[in-house]
Parts: sequence; structure tokens; C-alpha cells
Amino acid sequence: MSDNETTHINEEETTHINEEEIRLQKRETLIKAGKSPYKYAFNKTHHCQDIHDTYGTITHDDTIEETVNIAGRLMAKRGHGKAMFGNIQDGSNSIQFYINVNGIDADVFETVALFDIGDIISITGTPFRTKRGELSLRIKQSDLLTKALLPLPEKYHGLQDKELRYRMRYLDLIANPDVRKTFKKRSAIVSSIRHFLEKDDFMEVETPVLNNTYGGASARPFTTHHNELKQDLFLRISLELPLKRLIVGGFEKVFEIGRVFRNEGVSYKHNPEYTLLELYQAYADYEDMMSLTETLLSELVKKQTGTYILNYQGQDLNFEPPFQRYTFEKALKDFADVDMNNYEALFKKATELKLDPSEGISKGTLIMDIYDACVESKLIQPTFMMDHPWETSPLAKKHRDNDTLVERFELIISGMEIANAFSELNDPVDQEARFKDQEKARKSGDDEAHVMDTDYINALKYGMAPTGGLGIGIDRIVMLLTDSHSIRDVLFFPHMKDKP
RNA sequence: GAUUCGGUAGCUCAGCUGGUAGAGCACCUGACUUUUAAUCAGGUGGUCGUGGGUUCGAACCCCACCCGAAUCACCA
Repeated sequence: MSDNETTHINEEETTHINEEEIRLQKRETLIKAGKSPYKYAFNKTHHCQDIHDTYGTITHDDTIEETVNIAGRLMAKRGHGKAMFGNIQDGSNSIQFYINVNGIDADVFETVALFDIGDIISITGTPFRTKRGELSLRIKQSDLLTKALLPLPEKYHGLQDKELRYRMRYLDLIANPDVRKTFKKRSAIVSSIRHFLEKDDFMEVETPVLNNTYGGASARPFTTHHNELKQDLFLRISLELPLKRLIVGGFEKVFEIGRVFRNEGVSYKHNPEYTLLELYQAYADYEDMMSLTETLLSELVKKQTGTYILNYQGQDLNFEPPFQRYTFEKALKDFADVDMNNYEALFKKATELKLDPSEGISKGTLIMDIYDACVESKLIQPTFMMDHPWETSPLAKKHRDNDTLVERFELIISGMEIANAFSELNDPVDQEARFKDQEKARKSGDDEAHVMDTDYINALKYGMAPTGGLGIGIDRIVMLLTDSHSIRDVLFFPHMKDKP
């Protein structure tokens, strides 16, 4: 590559070909010249952020002796004849570089001149501050590590098209630095939850995703097939039943952070697969779970924001414990003006609300339908909704003071269900009766009713200690903490329909 | 599933009442030794989501479909 014939693109050859073809030609030229455009490794001494941290205070008059090696993606290039500026971005940050023909091999200048935006390059150079005051690297050496064949999105607006951003998240991450921040934060949140639980002696476990049956929630499953065993299998819809079997087995504090799969609609707060945290603690009840939830979330918010106040979509949410509490009885009175102990009144209310209650609908279902219609979306501040009707909670223990209720709570924030917990039902006789009740509901058309799990009943027959259980929707927590309106913005690869 | 909005160059977007398809960025050529959305001059680049229809003529009007977004419904 010592002469211009092999390096400069001939105008006549390129006027009618696209950018990818131009770059493919550069790739060919490099390979023919024995310079691979796909190197094997590079020994970095610094990330861009390290240079900002170390040399952030130098002035235009300072001379730095240290030479640094960095590598990353070329994001911008500004040629000035015999000088050139550009920006390189790595996983930490980006930094400007500068090169001019003085005191440098012509080869190096030519190499840099031939880089295309999007190429992954290395730079060896010395930090300095430009006249205009920007911390930069003066290039001594530079190399192409990976050739990029496709041009990047527009440098100023980035990639805006939501469909492209979700379908080609890699490009979104390159072009939109805020997106990377969101996902770094997601990682930090999960890590901080994990450490919180480990510090509290919870043991992290893994249970199967593929199961012979499914349960622990009311949802339709995804079904798949094992060829060799000639049997249908289900992707889990929750983590609950295997984890409670571990409590039977003698572990006292377990948790799992795992993907669950629900064969239901897609919306700004629903994705067919999402991440659930479930934890179970022996010798605890739902009051203990409430305190744990308050501590976990308030500490998380404090760690992320420095206060208990979190601004979400323009509203300040206050996570200072204790969170407000509402029983279903009081909520239905306050928000729907109906007595939840009066079946006729509930039925009348549901009819007024055009919920179209069917003949013989259970009181519990009426209560939940009215709650969904009148209450949930109005609960903005962190609120524990507690003491649900027993009929819609087949895995929760009856309330100690009222056997038409269960000891259960859901945590609602900004109208979204964030957590769900019970004093776990551990009476196998009651559990079996509840499952049979669910089977009846299933037969009368409720395809989300819980299915019978005889092995789980069997496990309970050996005795499960009194247990508190808690489930938290990780994606929704991340939505709150990153002020994301849609669950798609906190999933790297949200589910998208196939393009034809 | 319903309603509304959107799909035009690689990206960000204009395109009026139906009359030859536009700009900026990127790219190519040239100029330029401290710029930073660099600048200046000149260029390349289009199956206007898909398929029908109306019309002398459709990016534009009509119908159907595909994909996406928002709101609702569904989803404890």
C-alpha cells in the first residue's frame, strides 16, 4: 500500500456502486496487500474513560509523556488536508483523536485516512488538550482491527426508527449511547438485588425451564415437543412450585432470577418472555415478605438515585418505607364504592362497569374484575394491595382472621403490578381441594386456571415449613429505575414479529 | 382484537390541490495543518412497505394486506 493506485478509489469505478461495495473493495485491497482487516487481538492499556479520568485536568500547555493504547469504533472523522480529527468510542466512553503529517510516518497518516466510519481501530498516542479545550489523543500509531462494511446511522440524530432499534439492537447500541446506559443500569440493578439477597443468606438456585407440567401462575403456556421422549413439554410460566419443593427439601432461603414464558398479548408492559425474581423463606409469612420488599426496593432506589424519590414518566414516586397499604375490602369501598362482602352488590357493580359478569361467577373473580377496572391503574405511589379473595389465589394460605381471604399482597407502582407474595399454602389437603377447584374453573372455560400438580401435593404431604414467598418482575423494576415507558426499552431483544 | 398515526436514498426527514423524486448527514472527487453536527466546490445514490383499483397521469385518491408505534381491550 505504498502508492495511491492501490489505495485511492477510482471515481469512475465507484460512481454507480453503493457504500458497502466501496468498503468491500477496501477490504479486498487490504487482503491483497497482506494486511488483514480482521486482526486477532489488541493489547489495550486504557479505556477512553480511563483517559478522561487520568488526564481530565490537563491544559493546552501541558505535555504528557505517557503513551496509551486504546481501541474502539471510529464514530466520526474530520479531515483538514494534512491534519485530521476523529472520535473513537469504546465500551466506556469516547474520545477525540488528532493526527497531522508532522513527525509521523506517511504510512500512519495514510492508514488513518483510509479508515471508514464504523471501523474498529486501535490508536497508540499521547493525551493532550486542543486549543478549543477538548481532551484528545495525538496519534503515533494506528491500525485497523475490524473493517465495517455497512455505514452507521446518521451521526447527529442516531437511529430513531423504533422498529429498526428493536430489530437491530446492536446498531441501536452503537448509535445511541443512552441505550447502553439503560442496559448497564439493568445489569447493576440485577447485581444489586442478587447481592442484597445473598447478604441476607438467600441461596441462588436454578430450576428447569422445560417441564412436564406448568403452574405457579394463571397464564397460558408455550408448548413444545421432545422428539426422543415423544412427549409435549411446557415452558415455565413461573418459578414457584420447584422453589417450594426446595423448601420442602430443607433449604430455608432460596431465590431464582429466571426467564418465564407466557403465551399472551404483547404490550408496553408485557413481553412473551420476561425475567422474574422469586424467593422463598421458611418460617416467614406475608408480613415478613412485605418488610423484605420495602427494604429491597427502597434501598435499590436510594442506591440508584441517592434519595427515596424516583421520578418516573414525570411523576415523583416515594419509596420511603413504609409503603401505603390497602386491603381489597377498603380499596373496593374507596375506589368503587362497593361492599366486597355483598355478592349481589358486586355483581351489580360489575354489570354497571360493563364487565359482563357471567352467571355463577365467583365472588373472588368479581372482586378481582372490579379491582382491575377501578383500582389498579389509579395506584401510582408504591402501594401494597393485600388480603385478596381466596378463589383467585390457589397457592396462598387462608387469612388467619378471615377464611374468605388469603394472606397475599401485590405491590402496585405507577399502575403496574411489580410484586406478588403470599403466606404460602402448605396444607396438602387444602391445596388439593384448591387445585380441584381450579380444574372446575378450567372445565368451565377458564384456560388460565391452575392445573393439578400431584407431585407438588405429594411434596406438601411430607411437610413444608411455614413459608413466605415473593415474586418481583425484574423488567418492570428496571423500567421504573430507568424511566422507560415500554418494557421493550429494557429488553435487549424484545419480541418482534417476523418480517415477511 | 379495536382505534389513531406512521413506513419515501444507508440514516434523519420534507414532498402543497394528482402533473419529471427532494434536503441534510453518510459516501465519491477536489481544496484545507487545532476541528468537534468542521467548512467550501462538484458529484453518486430511489421497486416511495406489498398487491390491486381509479385516472391521460398516483409517493399523493380508493380497497386489501404486511410491519411498527401510541391508546384501549386482553393479561391476577
